[in-house]
Amino acid sequence: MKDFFSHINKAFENKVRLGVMSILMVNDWYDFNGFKELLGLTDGNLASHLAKLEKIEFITVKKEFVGKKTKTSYQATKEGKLAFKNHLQALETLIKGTKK
Amino acid sequence: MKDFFSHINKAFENKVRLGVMSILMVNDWYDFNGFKELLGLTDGNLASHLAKLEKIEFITVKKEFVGKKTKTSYQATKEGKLAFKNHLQALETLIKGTKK
DNA sequence: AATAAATACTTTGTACTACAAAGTAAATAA
DNA sequence: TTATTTACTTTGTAGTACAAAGTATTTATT
Repeated sequence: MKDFFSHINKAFENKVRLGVMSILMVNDWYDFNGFKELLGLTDGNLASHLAKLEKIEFITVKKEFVGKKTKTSYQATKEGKLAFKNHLQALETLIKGTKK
Repeated sequence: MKDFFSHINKAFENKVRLGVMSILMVNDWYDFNGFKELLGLTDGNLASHLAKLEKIEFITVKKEFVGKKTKTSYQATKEGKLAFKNHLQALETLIKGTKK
């Protein structure tokens, strides 16, 4: 693939990951159940997408007890935020700069 | 999937189709070889994505001779343009409207 | 003590997708 | 006649998305 796509990030081609990252751009921490409800996903599907974002270090995880219940929360990393911004920028460029 | 994603269009989750549609938003007609060069794709890959966009009626095809050579050109349909605009609008909303 | 419910997963299986590479057909050029 | 171009189609492989079911741990209910 070419220059044309150099900042279009494969990680953000999927709508679940796009949703997760969007949420984490404006919320410092967001928990598993929060994503699940807001995005309307099954546990497995959500978990697999979160795992992918974690693996490439675009998000980090925190586990804690709130009262007596477990809670797993996620935060975008610096690199994740940067990659997401670049992706959005690339989309804008793509849409605006292709007049022959 | 939820409301949250209602205008995120599966057709535009792929970067090739995103590129093709972006180009067709600002160029009335664009030909096969033009896409191939600009996007840096193999024939088969390009053809398959164009076929997908044609199947869902987001683009239309025109075949002609220019001099002695064949030329196949593509144009976005009204529905294609609308869907693409809605997709972009949805992305914007997604990115801006998720503060808890 | 036994059963049920919640949380945050993992595992499994299926259907679909992206892509390169090779093959095809029809026309033109050397 | 052989090579080249155009615009594909076919084939095969590796990867992806997703639901559903299963798991471990803890807490709540009977």
